[in-house]
Parts: sequence; C-alpha cells; structure tokens
Amino acid sequence: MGRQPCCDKTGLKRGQWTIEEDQKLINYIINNGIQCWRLVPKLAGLMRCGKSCRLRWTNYLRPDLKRGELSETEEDRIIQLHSLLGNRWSKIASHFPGRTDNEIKNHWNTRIKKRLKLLGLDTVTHLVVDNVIDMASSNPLEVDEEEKKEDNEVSLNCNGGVEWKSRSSCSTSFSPDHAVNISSVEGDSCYEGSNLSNWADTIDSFTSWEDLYYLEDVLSFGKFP
DNA sequence: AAACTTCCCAACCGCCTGCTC
DNA sequence: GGAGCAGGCGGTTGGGAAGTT
Repeated sequence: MGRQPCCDKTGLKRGQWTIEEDQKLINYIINNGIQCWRLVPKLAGLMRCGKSCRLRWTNYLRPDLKRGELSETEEDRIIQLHSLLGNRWSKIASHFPGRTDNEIKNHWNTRIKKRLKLLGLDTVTHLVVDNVIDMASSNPLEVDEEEKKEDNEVSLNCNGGVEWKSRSSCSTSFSPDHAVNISSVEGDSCYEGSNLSNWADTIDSFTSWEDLYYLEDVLSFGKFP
C-alpha cells in the first residue's frame, strides 16, 4: 500500500512552466502572500499542484534569488560545508543567501563531484581514494582508545575540510555519516565525548562563517581558544 | 548540416517532520 | 497518543542545450 499522493493529479499540468504561469504565480504571491500552498494554484488560476508552485517559487521566481554561476570561492565553501554536513543541501544552502538547495545540489552533482574525482578524492568522504579503500577494510570504532589519545590530531585538509588523523596515517573527514568518536581531540573542552551526530547538531546551530571558522580553530588547536 | 552523444538543471517523487485537532 | 495534513528535504529523472562526430 503506497502513500497517498500530495494531491489529485488528474487534470493537472506537469513539466516546464510557461511565462504566463510564472506571471500568474508571481502576481498572486505579490498580492496575497503565501498562506497555504495547497490553495495557491486554485486561487492563482493555475493547473498545478501546490507543491509544484512552492518549488517553482522557491527555486526560480523568488525575487531575492541570486542567479548566475557560483564563484570559485562559493564552490570551495560548498566543499568545506559538505565535508562537515554531508548531503544536507538545505543546511549548506542556508550559508549562501540567494542560492537554493536545488541549485547547490545540482552544482555538486554536475561540477564539484567531477572536480573532486579529478583530484583523486572520494566525493562522499573527501578522502584520497586509496585511503577510502583502506578505511573500508577497517572499523574505526575498533581503534585502541589509548592509541587515539596519544596520536590523534585534527587539522584542515587541502579542501578546507576538517581531517582527523591517527598514527596509522588513516585520516577521516568529518561527515555525519561517519560515527568516529573525537573525544581525545578536544581534551577538556565541552566537546569531550561527543560523536559526529552531536557535531552535526552543533554545526546546524551555526549561523555564520565566523562560527565555522571558530570550529576550525577549535579543531586545529585541540581546545577552545 | 544532420545525427548522435553528453551535459546540465528544472521539476518531480516519495519520505520525513512538525503542527494541529 | 495518534491521525491527518502541509511543508521541507534529498534523490532522481526528463528534456533541452551544447558539444562532437
């Protein structure tokens, strides 16, 4: 038994939006605002489902959207954020005013992935591909705790991402998908004992680049400045 | 110039979450 | 507490544009 569709799609138009449809949607939202997306197509005189209208507005028609190519600086920041947040596109997009999650996701899939592959880096972990193979054959949670305390260090990797290194020369970038305990890194800081799901929550609470740079400082020095 | 291939991105799908009753 | 609904999110797809043969 499948899930109920978001609306009755019979008689609804799909595919590319026309200029007339865009104009109707823009006019409606400018004059009435958005109360309930489900009602928008009906009230605006569109043969579309509410979800489609919402997507069209948020990804294309919104007046505050920044159009055009992403700069190299923006691209670098996306890579940096991806190493911290993984495929949480909306979280990543929230750091780029005027950019949408869809735009960043598309850019990642079509451009940045290629760029990382050319550099010989894994597009999920941001590690050098050889290291990914090494890591796949070992469980990071089985690493001896004492050894970690002695030998772990945290630094920024070549992409600006954060790396966790151990004596065995295996390095791990921070990604919510990798449950690596980093308590030995922060020493007596309040991050002690935290795992990466906590980190993801912490990063979620960041509202500016200063926050992220602060995190990088913490990780680089192994304690709070 | 035509046919074919590859690339890119807007749009869709379905699951998840949070809110209301 | 749980059912129903709407909005949000991430993965995927389809079609047009651009590039190549």
